[in-house]
Amino acid sequence: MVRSPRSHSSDFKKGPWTPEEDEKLVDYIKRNGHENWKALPKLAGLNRCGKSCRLRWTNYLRPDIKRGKFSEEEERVIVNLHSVLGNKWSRIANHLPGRTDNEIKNFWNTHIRKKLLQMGIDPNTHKPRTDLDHFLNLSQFLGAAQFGNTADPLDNFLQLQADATQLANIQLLRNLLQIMNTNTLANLESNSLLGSQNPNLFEGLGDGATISNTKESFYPVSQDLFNPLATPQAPPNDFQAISNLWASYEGGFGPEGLNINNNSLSSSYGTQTDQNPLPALVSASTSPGTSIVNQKESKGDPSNYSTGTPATYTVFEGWEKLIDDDYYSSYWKDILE
DNA sequence: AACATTGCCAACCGCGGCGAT
DNA sequence: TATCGCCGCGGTTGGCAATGT
Repeated sequence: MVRSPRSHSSDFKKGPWTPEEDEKLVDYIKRNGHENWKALPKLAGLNRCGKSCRLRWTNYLRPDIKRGKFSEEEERVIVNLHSVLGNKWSRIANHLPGRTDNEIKNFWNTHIRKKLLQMGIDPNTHKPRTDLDHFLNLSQFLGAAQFGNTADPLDNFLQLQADATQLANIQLLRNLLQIMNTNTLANLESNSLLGSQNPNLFEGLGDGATISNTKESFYPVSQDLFNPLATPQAPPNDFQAISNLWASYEGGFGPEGLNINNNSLSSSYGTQTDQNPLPALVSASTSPGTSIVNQKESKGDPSNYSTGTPATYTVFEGWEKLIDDDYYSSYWKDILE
């Protein structure tokens, strides 16, 4: 449909609203309502287009708007709803009385999105990020290592070692993320959170909503998500909640959790999976332990996840240890030496 | 103190849905 | 059925404030 531009051709005032304009708009709507936004500004004595008036009213002047910081509960609801609905801000706003879609959208883009990214969760898919490549400009990385940029050979050596360590850790992260991605989905499906056993899972929406990408969601979904008054099943702090969710998924890695021993960590990074483009930096022979087997082969067979080594810990503990400088620096030092 | 950078959010823009004609 | 025009939505931008250098 071809439509002539409206806002461009007009000489309506744009930009921030003045208190006087606000007052005129509020007064008019209080007295007459807002049945016709196009006609409203003229009747209200405003030199604004109807669209501008509508936005000002719905996003700022409406009496039922709740101002101020988002509560942790609201934040949690937003995260969960977004994992199901995506960027449907108006739909999300419907479940947060007093909040506008614009406000929620801004809050998402300025706060939640960043937090999720910092946690290694893709804010679009709500799954652990696997695009770690963007953290790492490999050509830059390897180029610097190959040619060196300092005069001191020892500096070059140390730099190379540091680079190799970082690459190794990224490699490990990638493997962990791949495992978590597949097993998280498998767990969701096996628990009928997404399966056909509960086809009315999203009844709470009540508006015939199309639920898209539910199988891409990283969080468990329940009807409570759509009832802001429901007793939260997760702690009020969303990060704590997400942490707990991660922990809750440990069961998905097998009845006893996914066990990874220290040696398997090095082995997994030394023996390449077919999806991993990074070169093996250290020979697998340096890691006598059993690797984290390819999940495609071992899915559904928990025995494949473990080598039975006494010193075992879950993938999440492994993650924590990876992040812990003291731990991984000494660990990788051993390997690289 | 001055300037630069970053964060935040209100407002705008353009598109699609949908009812009216 | 085709077209028009209003409305709502999601993405983007501009400007102010806060923070850093």
